[in-house]
Amino acid sequence: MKVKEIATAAGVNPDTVRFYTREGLLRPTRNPDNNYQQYDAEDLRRLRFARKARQLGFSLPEIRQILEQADDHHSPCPMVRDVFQQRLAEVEREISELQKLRARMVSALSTWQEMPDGTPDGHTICRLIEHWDDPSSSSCCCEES
Amino acid sequence: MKVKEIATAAGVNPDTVRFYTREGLLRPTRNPDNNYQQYDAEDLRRLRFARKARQLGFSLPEIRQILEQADDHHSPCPMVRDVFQQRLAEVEREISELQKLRARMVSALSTWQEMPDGTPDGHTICRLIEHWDDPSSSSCCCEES
DNA sequence: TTTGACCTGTGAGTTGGTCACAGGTTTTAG
DNA sequence: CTAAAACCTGTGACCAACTCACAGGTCAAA
Repeated sequence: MKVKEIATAAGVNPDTVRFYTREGLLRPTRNPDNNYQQYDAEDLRRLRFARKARQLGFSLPEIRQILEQADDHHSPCPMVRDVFQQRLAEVEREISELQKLRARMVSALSTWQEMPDGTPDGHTICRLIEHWDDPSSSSCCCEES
Repeated sequence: MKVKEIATAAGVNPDTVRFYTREGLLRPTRNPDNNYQQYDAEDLRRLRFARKARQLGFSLPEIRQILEQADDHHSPCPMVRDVFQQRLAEVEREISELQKLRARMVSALSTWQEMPDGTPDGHTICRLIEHWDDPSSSSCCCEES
């Protein structure tokens, strides 16, 4: 298979295929006649695998590591389970961060309903934002190690 | 104020101050003696404003635009309200995306509890991921314009 | 006077691709 | 058979919002 063929088969941009190849996730051979990359069914499997893993939040280095373990005939599954747990925790953290942000935004919006638009007077840029209370900056501190 | 002073006053990295200055958000004067940047109270206001706006999800170009409007003595508030609404919608979309991802991850985890770790056999890299059902790739289609 | 802390500008690194460019190859149509 | 379209190649820039490193200049205190 040539670049565009494998890309189409996996539903990705040909440039993504080239990129993954540069990154060592795919290992095509070369056609000596024209120097084109030649991908096989195994590469397609790796590419599809990589895409699924990306959707699950794995990073490219992690995916490369998984593929390398599989190449060495070691089961990558224990590592996958491990990284996956971390990713899940991370996703949950992101969700709660975003929910906090959302709550702050909603409350800001309701506050703003009562505030008039002001013309900048040299002391104030936009009261809407300047008078917004940031809970994290006031009493957050102490990155002590 | 010199770079480190204003940075400390606003609780940011001095490099962020330099970066914002390069980006045109801050407009310090120069000390002709030593070519140092000189920031004043107005810059500090702008910097604090920019940080608050960043936490609310505004991009640097948006913030620059707001500041420019204020410099021109136009109230940036209508624009702020507008961009803010969009950002809120975006945050809500991100939240629901992440929640969907989380649901998929949790269900994958419970499925995996019953699956053994397999050794790669040339057909399978990691069943955990390969047998993960991706709801978005199966029947998604049709970016018709 | 000599440290050490600060300043300057520039450039690279982060993540995961995407796009542009210039030149070579292959396929398709006329 | 030929010409154009579609593909291939590698290299390098670009996105966001910083952060860090480097080399050389300035300034304060000991």
